[in-house]
Amino acid sequence: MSRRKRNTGPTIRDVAEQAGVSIAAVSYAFNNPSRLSSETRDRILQAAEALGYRPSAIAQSMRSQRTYTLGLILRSRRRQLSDPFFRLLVAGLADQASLAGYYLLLATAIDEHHELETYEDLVRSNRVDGMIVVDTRTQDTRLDFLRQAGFPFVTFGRSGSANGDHPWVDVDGEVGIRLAVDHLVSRGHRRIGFIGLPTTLMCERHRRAGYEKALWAHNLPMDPTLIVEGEVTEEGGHRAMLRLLEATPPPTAVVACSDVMAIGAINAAHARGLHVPDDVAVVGFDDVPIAPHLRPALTTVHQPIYRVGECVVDLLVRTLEGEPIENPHVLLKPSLVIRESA
Amino acid sequence: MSRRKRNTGPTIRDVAEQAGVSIAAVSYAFNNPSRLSSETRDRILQAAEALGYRPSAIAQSMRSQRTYTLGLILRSRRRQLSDPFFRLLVAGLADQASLAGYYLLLATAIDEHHELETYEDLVRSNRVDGMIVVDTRTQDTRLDFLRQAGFPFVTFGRSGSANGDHPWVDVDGEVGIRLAVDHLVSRGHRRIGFIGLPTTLMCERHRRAGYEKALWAHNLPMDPTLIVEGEVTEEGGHRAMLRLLEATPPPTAVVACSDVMAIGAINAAHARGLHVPDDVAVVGFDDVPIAPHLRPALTTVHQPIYRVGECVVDLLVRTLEGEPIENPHVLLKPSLVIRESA
DNA sequence: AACTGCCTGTGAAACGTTTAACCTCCCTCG
DNA sequence: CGAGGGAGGTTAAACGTTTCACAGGCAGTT
Repeated sequence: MSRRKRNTGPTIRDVAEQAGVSIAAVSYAFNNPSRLSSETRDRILQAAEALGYRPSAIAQSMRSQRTYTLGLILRSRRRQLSDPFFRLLVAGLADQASLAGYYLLLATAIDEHHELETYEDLVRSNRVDGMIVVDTRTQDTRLDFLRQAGFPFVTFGRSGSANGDHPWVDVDGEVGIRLAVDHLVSRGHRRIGFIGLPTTLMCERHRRAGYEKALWAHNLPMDPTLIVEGEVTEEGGHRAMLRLLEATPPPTAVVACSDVMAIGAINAAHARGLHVPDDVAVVGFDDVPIAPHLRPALTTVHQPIYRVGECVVDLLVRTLEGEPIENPHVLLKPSLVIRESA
Repeated sequence: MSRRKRNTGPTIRDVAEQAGVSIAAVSYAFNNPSRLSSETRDRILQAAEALGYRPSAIAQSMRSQRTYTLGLILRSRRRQLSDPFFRLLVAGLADQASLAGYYLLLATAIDEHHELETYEDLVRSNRVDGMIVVDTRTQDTRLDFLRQAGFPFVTFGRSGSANGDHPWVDVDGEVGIRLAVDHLVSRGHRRIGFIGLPTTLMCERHRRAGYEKALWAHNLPMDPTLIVEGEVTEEGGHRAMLRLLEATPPPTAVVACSDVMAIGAINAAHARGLHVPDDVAVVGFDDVPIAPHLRPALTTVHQPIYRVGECVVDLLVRTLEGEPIENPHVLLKPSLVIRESA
């Protein structure tokens, strides 16, 4: 437990000494070069180079009260979104952050009971300049906290409560499901099942609305036995599909709100001796990287997830830099990718 | 571009004032409670609570020269490891870090040409206490840099160069492939193909060795036309399989060094009208979460990837805390999960 | 009564930057 | 020739902690 100090590298003082100038001069050499004569500046930069000096980000943060770091909190273990999704989202976030000169700080909430505590820690300890919140919920205490603390944040997903609107990025789930249902109807399907996400998630609300409106638009009856929800896992999709197949008559097509659930649904159909798509068609949602390589290749609603990551960071960074934001609400359009499963 | 300061919360000074004590007393109240009388301590803690005070991590880092942050650098966009893998690794890393009171700082190298630069930035700017390096390579300049800079780091994967050994965690790829080949041989296969990873990766070296030793142990001939390598993608596996099937006679079984490649290989076999596993058996490597739900369900070598994350962080944190490390080299055992594809 | 030591509190330095304010030349211009 | 001003440098304060050194009071011990 000795918690020894890091053997720190050269400081601004070392460079100053080496170059025979004051530390202020060194600082200017980096941040305001024109302030110095070219000879002094070169001498300083040369000394810095020789010593391998780089300003301490900590000290800079201390002075400027800015960390150039964005916070992202995950729920431990439990999948936040479907797995392959996550990689792409993080890639989008991190790439855009890098581009803007920011870093990403990752934390996990030990258990979901302590989730809010983790947010408080990160925010109050001044470790990050802004927060990224993914996977918004209908009653979202995280958002309430951040709002009340006056802390900058951007969400992936719209917020449930209307009060105090914040910047967000979302993919239009209503349109996405609508595309799926339209396609199925155009192929002659009249009984279309719906495998939804947990109702605590905001995106479920929009997708469900998309489903209902689509049925209505096509003059199809709404049958409650054709609507089930489940966990966002293969098993969840599997169970949901089994329940749907018990309906009388069973659906000839099913829309699942996530690709992993769609995979489970397809497996469940197979287990019942049904062929996909001939006996029952299945459409997924997400377009995870593996989707084209499944058998049958998954017909699914594509989410531009990398782009979402980029937009979220872009919005957050602009907020932090005090730039005016023309449009704080970005609603990206999904698209239907037709493959074999429907 | 106004880069305004954050409106910071209450500082230690505010609390001191509120409680009518010196700032030193406030600090003691948190870090060395027995140093104070219980009345004063309670008064201070109460004041702190009332103000919503939390010590600034930045200021603490400034003083202690410790950030309690671990760095992780990804290659932009390009998959670092196969996708579903990544989520589990990050979960292991982040969870264990959380448990030890550390955070994870994520950065991406804009392009791989600037990869080393990103390492230098992170390390020299004092932003992190230690680095996590995944996916070690045979000639690894990242490791050379960290070693030479005297910066603490732990790798996932062994190092190529013998000089200066560092703590690492790895999964025994040699044993893993050995398990796969043993299983195939026990099912009567005599011509077994090998789909390898890019040779720049250290893990490829071990897996290849496992393949060769296994053949030798079973008195099977080594046929160079049965060994191909490819990119770690479905397409890479697809192409590799097509090449293998051109061998005369073609292999009756194939070991792929990653699950996504195995999926590609299976699809390629299907495209050639071959049935898996009857015409050609396929074994993967990784045991990604989706593996059991594929058709055919993937027989594969399981890597305890979450555990790897935990171990890496554990090792790194102990190094940073100056604890003696009994065994700095952790070699985890993989296991074969037999499903349908072989 | 004086010394010792503990208990509880305060003062101040230090961590490494940035930047406002200031100081000194030296040049220019009325 | 003196005032004004820019160019090029330095000094010092400030950011928010932690912790060492010190001080006063009080109790117990010679």
